[in-house]
Amino acid sequence: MELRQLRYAMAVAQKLNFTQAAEALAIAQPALSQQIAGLERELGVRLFERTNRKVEITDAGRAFVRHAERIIDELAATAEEMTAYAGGLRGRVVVGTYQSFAEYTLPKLLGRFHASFPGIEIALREGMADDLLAGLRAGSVDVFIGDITESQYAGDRAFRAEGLYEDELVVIVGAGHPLARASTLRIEEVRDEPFVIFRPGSSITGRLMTAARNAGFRPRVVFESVDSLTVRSLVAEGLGIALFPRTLGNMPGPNVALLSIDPQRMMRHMSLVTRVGEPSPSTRTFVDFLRDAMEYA
Amino acid sequence: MELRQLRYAMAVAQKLNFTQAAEALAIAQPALSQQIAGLERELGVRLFERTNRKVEITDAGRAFVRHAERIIDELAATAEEMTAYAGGLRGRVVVGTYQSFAEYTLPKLLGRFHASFPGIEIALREGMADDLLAGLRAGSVDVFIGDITESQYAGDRAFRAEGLYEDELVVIVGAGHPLARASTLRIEEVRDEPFVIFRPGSSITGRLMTAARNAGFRPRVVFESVDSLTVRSLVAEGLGIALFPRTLGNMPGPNVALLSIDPQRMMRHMSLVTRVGEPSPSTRTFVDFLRDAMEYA
DNA sequence: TTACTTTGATAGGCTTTACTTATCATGGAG
DNA sequence: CTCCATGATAAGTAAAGCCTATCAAAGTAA
Repeated sequence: MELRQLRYAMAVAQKLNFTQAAEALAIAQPALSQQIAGLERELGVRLFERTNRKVEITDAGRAFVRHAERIIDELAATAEEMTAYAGGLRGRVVVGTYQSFAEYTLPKLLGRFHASFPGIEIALREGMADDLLAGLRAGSVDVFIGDITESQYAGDRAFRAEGLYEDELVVIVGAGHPLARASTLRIEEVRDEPFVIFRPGSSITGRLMTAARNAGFRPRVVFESVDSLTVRSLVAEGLGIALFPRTLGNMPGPNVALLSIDPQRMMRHMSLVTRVGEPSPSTRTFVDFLRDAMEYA
Repeated sequence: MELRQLRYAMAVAQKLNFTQAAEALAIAQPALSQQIAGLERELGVRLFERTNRKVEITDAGRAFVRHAERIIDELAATAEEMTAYAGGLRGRVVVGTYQSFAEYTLPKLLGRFHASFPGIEIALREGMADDLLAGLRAGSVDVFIGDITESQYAGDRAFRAEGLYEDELVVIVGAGHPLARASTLRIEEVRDEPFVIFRPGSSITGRLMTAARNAGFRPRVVFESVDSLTVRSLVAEGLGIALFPRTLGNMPGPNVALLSIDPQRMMRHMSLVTRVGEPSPSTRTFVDFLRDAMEYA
């Protein structure tokens, strides 16, 4: 049984005339006769009762065509769904990003994305740059949104990064802290401060460590967490200071003071990172959408 | 898209290994790679993500295989149903017979037949021999059960008849009729009787007319009907006499006397008549069943 | 590191098959 | 009785699917 034979049988059942059916199928009549004959031979059943004057469909033929129609319909549905996948209108994209970004910035974007592309499922994986980039390389993550410049994968030829926006990293201190009144500070001023850090592996902690090393000290760590709200709360309680994204510091939450770093503000380059090579259509759709959304923001 | 490709994709999805899948499909690995590649090219979507070390199925691939399984299942169901038709386990048989046979004799048989072959639908067409035999020739009737010997089609090479059983035709008279006490009569004795007949075209009326002509008279007809119960009732009321099947006369009903015809009992040869040539499998099943049932009766 | 192994892709040749045109057989219509 | 419509059959051709041989890449073992 071949799909061809299903289609041919359907045509004959509709026209009840081999010549006309063949014409509709854009083949010669003998080809049609051969195929139907072969089909009947294979099934062991006559599907059409044909005299020289007229063609009648048998009960078996009716049943066969009923099945054939279902199959051809299902096939069309398959093709349509595949086209949706091919066009990037359907699929699944695993987005890896920082918990903070996932919590504060992404939701609005994803809402708009889902409205535009309801067929694409977004899976969020929250974590630290290194883990997510490893996942990206392995294929378990499709898009990484974050800062790659300080990561061990910086400059890796396997990735393609495009800048999304710049986020300043500031030092946050509790409201009662001596530095709370200032708006800037030099990095050396915090060499003896206790630090609350994001768990090692995070890009912010990486930046902090690099900057401290360049300034000739090792930060004294008193607390660490993966959760940005936890870090901020600890700082607000005066238990330490932290390097923190300004955008996140401006969000409503426990009261902290934000201080830019002098003489050069420390920036974080938020990028959209993908694997080089052919991305899945849905990944392309997502990336295109995000690029667009950021342009207008 | 070809069924082959659906099956191949299913195999690859199951094994997630082209070499093993090819082995399971009993083809060489390159053939499989070619088919999957062709399928993906046609659909414009990657169904499997393959590195030299492992094969992974994509979301599109998963969706495709889901469809493919449905299609292949439907195809198997089709084949199975066609096999049922081919084996005569499924189908529709149009049985043409006399109203009397349809009412009194067939129901028990059909009940047993349906129990044995629930997939075969029986359509009953009740009528007179000539009409039903015309239908049989035209194809609108598959089996005729009745007496062909007196019909205009007797000896027709287009039909094949096999005897089922012999049914005696007797004269029935009302209980108060002068002849009611006898058990036999010669045909000449009823030359002046008023007759209740089955509507012209019925085989019994044909027999009556032939017998009367041979005896040198024309029956005087006072009533005619297609319905055997009506005929019997009219006779019971004394409105006339009739030629009637003995089996039917023995059934419970209005009281009539049954008289065999002398010197030679008049028999009706109930036959099972089919068109010559290849009958449909379900027709064969029905005919075989009926032959069997009659043998043991 | 180097050689080996596994696995999917590619190339070239062969075989199957589905298509084409030409022709026949049959039965109803004018 | 001839003609026409229609499906079946025959023979040749072109496409495509499969096979064997071979390559390329990447992980594994020595």
